[in-house]
Amino acid sequence: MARTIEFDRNEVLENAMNTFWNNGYSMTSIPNLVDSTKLNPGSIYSAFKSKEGLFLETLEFYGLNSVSQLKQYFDDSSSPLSAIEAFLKGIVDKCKSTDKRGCLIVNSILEMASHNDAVQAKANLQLQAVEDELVKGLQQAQAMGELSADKNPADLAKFLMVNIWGLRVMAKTNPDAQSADIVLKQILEALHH
Amino acid sequence: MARTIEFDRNEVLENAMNTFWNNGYSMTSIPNLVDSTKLNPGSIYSAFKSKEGLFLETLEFYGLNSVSQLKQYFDDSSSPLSAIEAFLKGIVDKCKSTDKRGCLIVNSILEMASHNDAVQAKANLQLQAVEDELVKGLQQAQAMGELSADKNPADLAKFLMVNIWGLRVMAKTNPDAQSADIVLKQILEALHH
DNA sequence: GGTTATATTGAATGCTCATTCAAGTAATAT
DNA sequence: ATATTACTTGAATGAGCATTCAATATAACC
Repeated sequence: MARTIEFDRNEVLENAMNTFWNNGYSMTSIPNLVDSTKLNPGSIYSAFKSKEGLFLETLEFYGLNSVSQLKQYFDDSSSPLSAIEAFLKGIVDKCKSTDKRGCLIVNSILEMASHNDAVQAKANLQLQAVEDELVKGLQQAQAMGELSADKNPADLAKFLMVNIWGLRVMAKTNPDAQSADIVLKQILEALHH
Repeated sequence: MARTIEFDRNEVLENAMNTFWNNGYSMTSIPNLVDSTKLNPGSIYSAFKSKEGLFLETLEFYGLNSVSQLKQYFDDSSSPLSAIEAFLKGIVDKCKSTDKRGCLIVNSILEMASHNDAVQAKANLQLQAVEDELVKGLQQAQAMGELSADKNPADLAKFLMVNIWGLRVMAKTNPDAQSADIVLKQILEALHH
């Protein structure tokens, strides 16, 4: 009855995500996206409605990926607390690498959230999903006696989120190779104390 | 011999700073700056060379202000550690307020640093100046016995910087009124433990 | 008060952008 | 095969941008 869509939506989202992640929203042009997605302007607009529409779907794609990576840490680790530690170590390793892109969600919040309610809402949702996973993990750790009983998992998760955001900023500042490790050590102390 | 400049450079910088701070660099247009500085395009270009030139001077203006505010905390407080605590509390209070602008330097690093070496360099310099002040304060606190002798002031300052950056991100996420306090409590515990 | 050097003005320039749309194309259902 | 429906194409559109510049104004010095 009708012609079928030729492109793979996830592949397009991944390419668009990398472009937005490298350049930020404002500094990504439609011609940039045409290059990276191999879609013509018309196709982008018919599939995603607008540059903002594509961006919002990109943010969701990124957020779902992030949460499933975190869940993977819980599945792959011997205990909830060691999963969280491995997750933090992964972020620190990115800090030390040549990848200076930080976190797409954090970058987007700082760039756009105060001017774009849809971005604000979507980004907050994705951050909350990560925080919720951390709370669950910390609760399990506490139930297992891995985490001190006098800690409040919800409060500690908030503290970890702030430190993760801070590390994402640090990744953008060209830190010494050791700076991120020095900070990680202190975050872990707060976790274990 | 020649006509004199009519505008006050600091006043212009403060107005430009607020505009950039509210909107970000990319989303601030020359017409916006013409509005806020009351300078015509030609005057902006003759005084600051370009939009980027004005922005860089604005960043420096902001950074100098930040450092002198921090120094003021040291002057006004009864001890170095209580000065640092008051400084952190000031950031947390901004988190809870309606001012969702965060920190101009952090915002600018996330928006531009990977594409603009001059901004990267200037921003890193300003952050380093704050970190240096924190190190000095923590060293004094340690000398006075206010800070545990087994702490490393340089390491602790890095940790505080990461937490400050994280709080700046938090300010942009529409946090609960209490979230920032919950985090502050844990930062202070790390400081005192 | 005339001269000179510099500041100010704001319209003009040329560019790039997000978005649209008319024309072309292909897959399915009959 | 053909009709139908929907996807793809990429040039065109119009708006807004950063920057320039020729004209104008003015302060300081002689």
